Amino acid sequence: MGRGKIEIKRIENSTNRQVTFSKRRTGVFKKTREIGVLCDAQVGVVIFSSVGKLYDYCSPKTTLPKILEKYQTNSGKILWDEKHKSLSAEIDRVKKENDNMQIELRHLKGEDLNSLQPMELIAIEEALQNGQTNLRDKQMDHWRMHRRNEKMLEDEHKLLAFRMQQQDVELSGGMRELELRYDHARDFAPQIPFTFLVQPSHPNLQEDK
Amino acid sequence: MGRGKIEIKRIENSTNRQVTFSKRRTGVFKKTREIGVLCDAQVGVVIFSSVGKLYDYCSPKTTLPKILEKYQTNSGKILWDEKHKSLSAEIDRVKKENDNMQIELRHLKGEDLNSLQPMELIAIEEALQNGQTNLRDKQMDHWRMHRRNEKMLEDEHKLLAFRMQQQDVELSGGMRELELRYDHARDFAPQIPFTFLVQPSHPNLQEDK
DNA sequence: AACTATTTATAAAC
DNA sequence: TGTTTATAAATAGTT
Repeated sequence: MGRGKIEIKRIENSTNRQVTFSKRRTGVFKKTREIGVLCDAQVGVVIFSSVGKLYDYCSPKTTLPKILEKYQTNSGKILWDEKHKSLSAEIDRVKKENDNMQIELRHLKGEDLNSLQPMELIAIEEALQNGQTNLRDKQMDHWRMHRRNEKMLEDEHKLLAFRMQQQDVELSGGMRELELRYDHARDFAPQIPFTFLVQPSHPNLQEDK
Repeated sequence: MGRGKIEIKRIENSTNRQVTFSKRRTGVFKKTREIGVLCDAQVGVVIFSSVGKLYDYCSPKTTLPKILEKYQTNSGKILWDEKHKSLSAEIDRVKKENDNMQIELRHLKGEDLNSLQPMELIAIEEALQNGQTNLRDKQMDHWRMHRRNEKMLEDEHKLLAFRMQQQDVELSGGMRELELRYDHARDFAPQIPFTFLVQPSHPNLQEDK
């Protein structure tokens, strides 16, 4: 279709090839658009020129990714790239790890033990025993710390009580003096500013943070 | 191009549409093949008919996956974005599950307990206790079964011993008789076929299988 | 699926 | 690249 018939083989003249590519590319896209419209089909075309330039066409109302997704499910061919494979492998790996831990957890909780041999049961028993030992140590630590805090609070309480008593004594002494003054010079009663600053002296001994 | 000109819009007559699809599909693939050969281009085409049937074409010397890989890097469009996202999400989900189990396992083994509150320690203690109870039950089952097997083997052993003794007695009785016969009629010693079939009478009582 | 009148695509030339 | 034009190719309607 043209001034002369041509053989379908690579056009050696580079300029000619480029021109033909341009014209035929337009033609191909026109045809694909037409078959899409006329026949209600979904079409996706990807063309790379001989110099590696990309041209693509896709039916309206859809996208190349959608078409290719559909292609994949429909053809069963695996289009996905290496990244997909590695992601899938990763999932499998982690899931397997998951399963193993699941089983171990169940065993430690005393579930699904029926299929195990006595030796395996003993191993689990040892693990439990070990866990309990470690746990008890930790609880002991907690308890000791708790006791220490209690002791410190108690000491502090005693100290505070002692100080209060002392101040009481001083205050009542002062009051007595005041009464005397009052008796002797009723009009010269002085202002005595007295402030108690009661604060925990070790505020970070509380358990929580 | 045909007996009459047609408007490029959806062909309503279903049969007609199907026929046109078939003809034009051939045409499109022919055109793509030609541009590929003439212009040394790489072409990939995917067509879905209105009833969802898949047709595809790809230049020789390559594959659709390769073309699409190239398309992806060249266009910057991520064809598999959705798939990637869902796979990545799946990985995250499973890994999180993994981490949680990892932590639970460590706790049950008495590790990484420092950050825990006393209440949490108590929960773990209970879990361990529970596991141990279940485990001990199971071990008790094993032990009981073992005892029972032992008992049975013992009984069997006794029975066998008893039978052996009995046979011994019979045998020696026979021998004595034989000796007597031999004394009285030395030339008529009879052949006494005697076979001991010693087999476990309960072969499936062994513990392993 | 084959035929064919006609439209359409395009090779060559500019 | 774009236009022109002669001609090959594609195909709509028909059988």
